[in-house]
Amino acid sequence: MRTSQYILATLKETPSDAEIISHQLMLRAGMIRKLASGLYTWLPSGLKVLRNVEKIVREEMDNAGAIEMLMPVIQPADLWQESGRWEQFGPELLRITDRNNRPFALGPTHEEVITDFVRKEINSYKQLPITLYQVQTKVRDEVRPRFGVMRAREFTMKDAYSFHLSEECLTQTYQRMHQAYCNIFERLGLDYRPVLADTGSIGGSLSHEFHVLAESGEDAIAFSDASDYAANIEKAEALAPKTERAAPSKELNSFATPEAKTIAELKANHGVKPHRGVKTLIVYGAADENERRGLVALIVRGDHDLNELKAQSHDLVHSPLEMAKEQDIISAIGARPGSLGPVGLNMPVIVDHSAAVMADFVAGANKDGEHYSGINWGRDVTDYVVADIRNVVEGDPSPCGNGSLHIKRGVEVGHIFQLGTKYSESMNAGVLGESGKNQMMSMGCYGIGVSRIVAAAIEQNNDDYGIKWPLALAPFSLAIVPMNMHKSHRIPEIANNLYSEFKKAGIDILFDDRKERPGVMFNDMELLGVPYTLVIGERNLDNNQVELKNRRTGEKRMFSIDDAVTEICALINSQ
RNA sequence: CGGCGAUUAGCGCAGUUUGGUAGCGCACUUGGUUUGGGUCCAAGGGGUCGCAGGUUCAAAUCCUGCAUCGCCGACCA
Repeated sequence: MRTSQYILATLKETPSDAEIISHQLMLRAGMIRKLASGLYTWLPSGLKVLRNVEKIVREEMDNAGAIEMLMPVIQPADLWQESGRWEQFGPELLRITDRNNRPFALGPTHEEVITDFVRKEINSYKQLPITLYQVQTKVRDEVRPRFGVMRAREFTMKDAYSFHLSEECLTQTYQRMHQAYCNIFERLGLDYRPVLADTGSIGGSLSHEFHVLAESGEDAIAFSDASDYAANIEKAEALAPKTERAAPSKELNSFATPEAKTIAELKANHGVKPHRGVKTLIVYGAADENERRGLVALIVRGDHDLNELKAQSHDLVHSPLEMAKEQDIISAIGARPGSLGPVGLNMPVIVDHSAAVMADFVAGANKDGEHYSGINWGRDVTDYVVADIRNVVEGDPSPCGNGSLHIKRGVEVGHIFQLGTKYSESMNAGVLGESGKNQMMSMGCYGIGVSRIVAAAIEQNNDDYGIKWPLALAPFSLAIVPMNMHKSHRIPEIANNLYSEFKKAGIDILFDDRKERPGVMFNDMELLGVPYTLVIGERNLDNNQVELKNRRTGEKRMFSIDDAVTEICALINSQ
């Protein structure tokens, strides 16, 4: 490709609404442009990278025995009503009606469509197991699109679905997909981790997420420094402390705290260290037989955070978790949030393990502007249950028993689930088994955020000058940058010759034939992240040489013009 | 959906407080100049100042409503 006949579309200035580095660089490098919130046009360079990701994903899916197909974006509502997700999915499901007023959804995922397809086409156990996949545009009307293509309303996803006669068979395919995903992220050159994940409302028994490690990641993941244990922080178990609770050594004592409504203010105004106090959070309890929801108190140590997923999975707590409204708290307790504590609470109390081993601790007195010190479980609070309801923190012991936990941020680029029979049962998808009886199929589903990978890869591969693409992802492998071509007779000839020879050799090459100053060209090629740049200038031509620059290492190497094509092709193809 | 902020040329922004009919840098076009890391000079094209209504002799500027975009939060198979 010649830049003069291309849309390079690089920007000197950073568009003001781009927050994270990958979004900024995708705009500046001319990869994407915003059409509306969460909707992006892919320019030629961006599309080439997207296609490179797709190619690797397809190859590894095919290797793992999956078969590619393609389903519609527009899906009839009745399928979603059948699975129960027409109501359940909420406003994220973008709904439309056709000219006959028939309701449809723009597909955020394809469990319904694939299950419908398979129940019609697959009739016998002999046709199982089977894994089908597609690479396709998904639509989710996100509450808050952000970070460019990282969380967009329309995005490219590879989604795969497997069908089985037994759970054992499902587990085998699940392992195979797990391995295929590892292969994909290895080949993409990404620093990634498979982590245990919550199955969420999609249900099922086992689930892993694949995270690309990056500071800008929206998820926190916890992993052991002494084993391969890794889990989304939502899922990571906080082990009960091994230490026994100390015996009470102080009396219960109230003190005035008119200005202290938060843990931080207690520390600043009264010298209470956060780990010597507890936080009391009031949420709604599980509905009783009359559909009434009472209040429940959740208690965690002052320096810990509540884990909402753990809390809402507790029998006493309403799911989904909802923090109590201030008015409800005041009418039940007689105090505002900020002065709450476990002593004398007239509601069920769930105490986190770490808070339950505290002695002589501080908490609100359930009276505005007053706290207690010297609180002790058993003596001052008798009726409570203990559970794991907090997020793990750096340094906690690993739930696997080996080592301690570290916490890093990650971008979720893949998610695999064992669905079991959730969809096959609601949509009646069975096959005839060996015995001649109808049998429900077990399902697995496996997603990769293809467009999100492009952004995640940039988060991991950039510097002050722009993107540093790994060769497998780069929009071009090699750029030819001639110095002042229009002033020379031999440079255009040599550059054009090299360009056509590299093209003939199958190298994806960008020839910068613009009448621009060298600095402009260097900057654009570095911004775009082309892994190798071949510089052709009078200076080196006098020695019959050209110079190759490596974008990632900065290394420069000279080649004689006669050997350049052969040697550089060998260099590129060896990677 | 709640809180905050923004909306002026393709991009980045000034002008709004104090109303007088729009400007800067980049990009773009033309000519010259320069040439191994975002040259310099000159000339030029491009904006119903987000939309609607109001106040006024006069509105980018003041008032009201709406829309869009972003940030934080809540939410997120």
